[in-house]
Amino acid sequence: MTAPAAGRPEGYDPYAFEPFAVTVDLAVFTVRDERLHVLLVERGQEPFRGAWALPGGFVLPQESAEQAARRELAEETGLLPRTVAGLHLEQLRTYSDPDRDPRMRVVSVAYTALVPDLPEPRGGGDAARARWTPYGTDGPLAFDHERILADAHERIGAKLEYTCLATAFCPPEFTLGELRQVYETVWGVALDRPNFRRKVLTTPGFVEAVEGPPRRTGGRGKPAALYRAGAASALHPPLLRPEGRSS
Amino acid sequence: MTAPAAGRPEGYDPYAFEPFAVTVDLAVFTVRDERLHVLLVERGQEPFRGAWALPGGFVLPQESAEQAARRELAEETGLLPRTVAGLHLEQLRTYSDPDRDPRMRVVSVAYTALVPDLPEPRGGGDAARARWTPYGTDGPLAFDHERILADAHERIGAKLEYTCLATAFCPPEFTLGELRQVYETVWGVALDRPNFRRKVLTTPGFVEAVEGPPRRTGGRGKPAALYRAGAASALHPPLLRPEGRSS
DNA sequence: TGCTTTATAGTCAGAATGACTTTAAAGAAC
DNA sequence: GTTCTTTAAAGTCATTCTGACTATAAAGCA
Repeated sequence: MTAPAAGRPEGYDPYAFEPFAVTVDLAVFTVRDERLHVLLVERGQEPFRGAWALPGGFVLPQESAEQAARRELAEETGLLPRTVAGLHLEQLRTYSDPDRDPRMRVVSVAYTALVPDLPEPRGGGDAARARWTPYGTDGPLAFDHERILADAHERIGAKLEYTCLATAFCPPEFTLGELRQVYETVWGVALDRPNFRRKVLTTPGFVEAVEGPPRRTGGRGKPAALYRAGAASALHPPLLRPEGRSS
Repeated sequence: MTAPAAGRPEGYDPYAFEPFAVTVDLAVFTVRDERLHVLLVERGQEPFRGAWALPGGFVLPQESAEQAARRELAEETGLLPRTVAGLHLEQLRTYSDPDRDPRMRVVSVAYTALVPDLPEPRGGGDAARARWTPYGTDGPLAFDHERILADAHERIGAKLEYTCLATAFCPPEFTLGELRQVYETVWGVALDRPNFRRKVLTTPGFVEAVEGPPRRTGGRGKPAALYRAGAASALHPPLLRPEGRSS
């Protein structure tokens, strides 16, 4: 309105304005031991030294936010970049409150990643430690990461309804029981097994049966047939969670 | 990884890195003359001087991206800030390709706004001109705005399915025919009138009838009853568009 | 040899949807 | 003024989808 930056500045002098820092933050979810877990790192520096936070870091001058997110994810989890390249990574939203970082203006692009159960992370990079934490048991997180995490949880819960995203939580071959576990864990509800099975199998392209009917001895109970993720990405009609309302 | 900014930098010196500029871009939609229109501005400066672009501008040091988006929207449309405060504004996603602006590193947070049919904008601020353009007839836009606009269109199309968002396109009181027009215009399909009516009226909280049955003489045809937007924000079950697939 | 657990195959009623038909009430064409 | 066209609004009917259940099969465990 009145400040010089209200329009695109004449000369585009990169140093004419107080600079913004741009970071990425990652809400990485997995299903482990029938509970939803989030990847958290312990901060090694002030502010919030010793507090837990979402993994993340600065976007470098020559990379996009998504490239930065994948790089950080590889660093924090110790996964091979090749593996990280195949993971489901989705931009959540951007957090830009002027006071969200006490030191300077930091705008953060948040991403959500869904991964199958992975080995324990090796606190890489600048993070003191990294670990999988059951969702909900995380104490207060640094910065506005509590809010980001809540937004991410809401988003994946909603996306399970109308996309085939749930398979991203599963290993390459999985049983319908494992797939159902994903829904039950993220939504926090119990689903009727026969109905879930019917819905998944009658949705074209959601899953495809693995050929020579091998069976998995998960633990107790009758062995189950194995499936792979299908070619579809959307669910029509959607698989709505019980109780109606989203979020 | 190797660059100094891979982790949070020690001193947080705001000038230690090549600065990023942070902007907002707005995809503002309205339904006018049974067609979907987008608010575009003509660029008054290089690059892309004379080309059409989405309205937008820099985020000021003391405002959030959403505040910047509302400020820019008020400037470009000539609407009162009080009016703009009530409009539906939704963050779309952030575009951060390193080369999206030829001059410097610009990260842009895109927003989508849905407005009722508004008066012609008065090319305010730094934009040479501003106008409503039928969606699809916009020539090539500046920067990556073509892509942003396509993403925005896909997003609102999807949100019409499972939210009550369509009422944001309508004036405070509207007929079911006008509401159906919104769906048909955004989706580009014809909907069965009786079925649409049944769906809307049986969804609790989608719309509420205006009391003393006034009627609108839109043009030809039987006058229709008026409705207001209801209290609900989500649609359960959703109103799926014909043909299944999203986007 | 039973429990308990999980997979898998069905059944059945109610809800939701898609395709239509019909009547009513306006403006436009003649 | 009569007829045609357009839109609103009410209602029908068959199909599909879903939620709630029952039943059987195949494993591990006590």
